[in-house]
Amino acid sequence: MAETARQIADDLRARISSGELTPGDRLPGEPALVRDYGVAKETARRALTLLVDEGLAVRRRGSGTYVREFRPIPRVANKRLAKDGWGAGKSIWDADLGDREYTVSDLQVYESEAPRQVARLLELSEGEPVIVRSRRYLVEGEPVQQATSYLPAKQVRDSPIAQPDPGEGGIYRRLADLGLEPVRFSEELRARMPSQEETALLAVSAGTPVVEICRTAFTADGRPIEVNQMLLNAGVYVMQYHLES
Amino acid sequence: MAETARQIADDLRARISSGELTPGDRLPGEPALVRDYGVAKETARRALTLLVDEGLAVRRRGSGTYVREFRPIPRVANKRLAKDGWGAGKSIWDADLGDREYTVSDLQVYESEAPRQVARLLELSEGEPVIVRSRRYLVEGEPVQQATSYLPAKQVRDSPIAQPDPGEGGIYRRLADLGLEPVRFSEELRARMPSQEETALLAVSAGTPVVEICRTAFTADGRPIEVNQMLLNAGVYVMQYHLES
DNA sequence: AAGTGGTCTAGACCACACC
DNA sequence: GTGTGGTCTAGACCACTTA
Repeated sequence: MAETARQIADDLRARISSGELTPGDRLPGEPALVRDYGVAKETARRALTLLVDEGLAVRRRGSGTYVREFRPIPRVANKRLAKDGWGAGKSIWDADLGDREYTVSDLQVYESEAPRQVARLLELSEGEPVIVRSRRYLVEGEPVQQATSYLPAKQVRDSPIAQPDPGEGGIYRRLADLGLEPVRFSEELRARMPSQEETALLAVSAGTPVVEICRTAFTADGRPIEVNQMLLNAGVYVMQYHLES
Repeated sequence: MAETARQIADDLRARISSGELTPGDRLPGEPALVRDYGVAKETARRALTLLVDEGLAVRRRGSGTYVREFRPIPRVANKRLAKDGWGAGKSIWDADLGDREYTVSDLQVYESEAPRQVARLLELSEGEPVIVRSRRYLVEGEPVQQATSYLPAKQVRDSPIAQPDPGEGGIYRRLADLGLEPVRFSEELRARMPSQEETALLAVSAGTPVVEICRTAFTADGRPIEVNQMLLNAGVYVMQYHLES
């Protein structure tokens, strides 16, 4: 009788990976497990919690617990290179935005002091002013990503970059207008579990990590011109990179 | 009285982010929480579980629950480009392998049939033979990564690539010897929670995701020559990419 | 209204760590 | 041995979903 919750979870996991239960299917509920395995409700609950924590199942209050579905959105880091010679877009997870579209929400643009980390990356002194552009991206009404850009205020303050709408082509086009076109990018990625606030911000379901990306953009002469900190709902994204050596 | 477990977790989380409790510190244990908050043991336990699931805390049986530490190892996707013009190795998470070293463990080399996904990426028919190279990487004795490479058997079967020790320079050097040098790479990343087996395989602690990477290597004429599927302990890695546009 | 998940209690027994 | 986490039970009450 030892490890009953784990045993039940193992059973259910086996039924999922065998294909008996497919994504979207309803799992046996807590009362059903209590009946079938003769355990206490809390034990049945713990079994389901294990699957939820693994990201295999999703709970819907009042309705049931379901096998999770995964239909990822591709995030292509370097679109320009992604043309051909890289398997022409072949993917293991058949990632596809399809007809879904990005919507920008909660856009905020303001001037502020550079946080310590950002100041270091931008080669600024601590507390130097930066233009901050923060926004959330939605797909089909669901928040999937939060992004905050930092640019040195002294260089972009008087440009459209400091305005909510930077105009056609976005801030990179405007940087080019200023002779500060970014041509090299450095990205750092880290995956972790979200905090409480982040869970709400990105509507992340239990058992789903987030991916934190910090991207620094450099001009042709190697000077950092923008730092972009992103937070992605990992249940929704596949990141793609194309590299040349 | 509502939401007691979450309340307690919030308190502890606040004490962590305020710096009162720093990485490595011992959190109040279950008995202490029972006493201080006047709750049942299971409730105190649930509070700590919330923090563990967020990756903020680690449990050590018989000892206590501790604030987690994060000292990441950098995984630089394109070392050759990483020289300069990219902030000279500046990093937000001060990732550093330091004097720690990689060890290879559980190396297995064998011929087998290509799994469906791999066959598609390698442009092989389903079931065509591939050379499989599977290994685990350890750092300071701890497993941090699992990697499995697939190469078309018809092209590499008679080379050192099919041997456990492919010799100086590794399999990429040997591919070059065969006129099949990989010059372009495509990587797909996904973060998720590990399965039971993966948790054991990589010694992942609770509340830590894994990162699944699928890398396809292409020769100069754009033909796929290797697929490498990796699984990283996300609590230990920071991924770095350098891109040119 | 019935069914499902969400939270909590008060007790039990076990396994492991540390002194 | 004492303290810590690990698992489980049997009951309670609540909130939400679905029909």
